[in-house]
Amino acid sequence: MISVMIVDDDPFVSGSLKIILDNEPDIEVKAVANSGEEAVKLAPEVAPDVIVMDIRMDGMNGTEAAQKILENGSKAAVLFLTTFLDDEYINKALKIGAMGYIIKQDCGSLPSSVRAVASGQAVFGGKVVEKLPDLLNRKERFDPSEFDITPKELEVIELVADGLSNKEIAEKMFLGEGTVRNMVSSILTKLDLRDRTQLACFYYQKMV
Amino acid sequence: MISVMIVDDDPFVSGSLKIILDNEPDIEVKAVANSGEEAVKLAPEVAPDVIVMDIRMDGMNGTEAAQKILENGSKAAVLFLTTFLDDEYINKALKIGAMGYIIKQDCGSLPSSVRAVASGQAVFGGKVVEKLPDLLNRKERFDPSEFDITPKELEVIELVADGLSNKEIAEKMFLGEGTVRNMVSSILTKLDLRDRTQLACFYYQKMV
DNA sequence: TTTAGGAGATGACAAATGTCATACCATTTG
DNA sequence: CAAATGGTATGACATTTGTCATCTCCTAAA
Repeated sequence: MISVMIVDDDPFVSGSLKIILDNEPDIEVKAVANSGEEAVKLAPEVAPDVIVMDIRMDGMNGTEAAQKILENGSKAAVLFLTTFLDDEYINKALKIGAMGYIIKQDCGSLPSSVRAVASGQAVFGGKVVEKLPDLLNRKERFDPSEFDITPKELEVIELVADGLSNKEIAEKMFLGEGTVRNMVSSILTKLDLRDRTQLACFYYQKMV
Repeated sequence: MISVMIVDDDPFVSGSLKIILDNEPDIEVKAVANSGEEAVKLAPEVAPDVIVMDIRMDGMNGTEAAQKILENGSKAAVLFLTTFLDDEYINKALKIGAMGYIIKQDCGSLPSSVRAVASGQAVFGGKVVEKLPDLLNRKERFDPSEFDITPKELEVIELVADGLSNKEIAEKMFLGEGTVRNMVSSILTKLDLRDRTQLACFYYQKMV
């Protein structure tokens, strides 16, 4: 039997969820909290296997509440329920170790999601997964040819982003230090940046 | 009724999986393929809801086969089964739009995972999810307290990594420019770095 | 062949940066 | 109360950095 706690600040939603889940023979809703704060309070005594929680709530939001609950030693698998696809929330949810993030709309799959989460698997709404690779692999957003960056300049950029000084870059590329300085200068102009530190930032934010 | 195709080049494994899944009342194993190539051939005629596929196979491996199958217009949800936790595979699986990636060991949860996947949710083994944040944003590998970095210094680090000059940081933090310079200097000493550019690199490589 | 243009280099210069010694002041601590 | 402490600030200094004008080669195009 899987014990569940539901957390949603909309009583209608939490009520509906309770009905849906209680209808399953192997799932039991042990508690319903109407706010993040209440959830934090209830979690230790209820000790549910799974917490189904709305991520957007007034007061303490879902991720904050979940973090608190997990910090307090709960072993519950947290399954976030959300109306929106918000990168920030997804990100945060993953970071604090949530076991699921699904869209309210397809709550028909809620029971099977709860079961999967309870058995240690992580569940994400299909739309959520589509976003993952974007977040994972945010390379190639920058096209060097767009800015007339030559291959040699690209090499310089990489070395700058490795923390090398002009002199070190010069040695590594068999050039004069002054030349490197000129190249850096020209790169900065092309990319509309001010100094090598900004160039390194640009590299990590746009190129890697 | 959920129709499933199993793909594994080890007949023992695919046989076991078939038994496990056929044992479920709402799941039916429609086909078993013993190689990636065979899976690609069978997929169109079988048209399963879910494909349970080993990711490491001789010849055409799991991701390649899945990619081919999906390119051919199959609407199957692909659920990868794997013995290992390989970053590269996880990455690739996500990229080609797999709906699941779970570890063979906990095949007890296979039926509920199949159901969740069939209903449009994505499923990942718990261990897999633990890796996601690492891949997503590899933060927290750095513990500021390890190096006596104060909160204020942390703020400076972030501003440096945003490409601000000392003067700009000073304005933003209501400090004197010289003070900021001293703080940067002390940060550099603590982290054993040479200049602000290296600090920005450090930030993006270890902290973000 | 002549020429235009690119890559590399120089030197000069101002600005920014990093280091250091020192000082001020409000706290905590003895 | 006095001393130690931590945060903030200065000034001086050496280096590094970014910009510019200019120069030399070398090559490819006219």
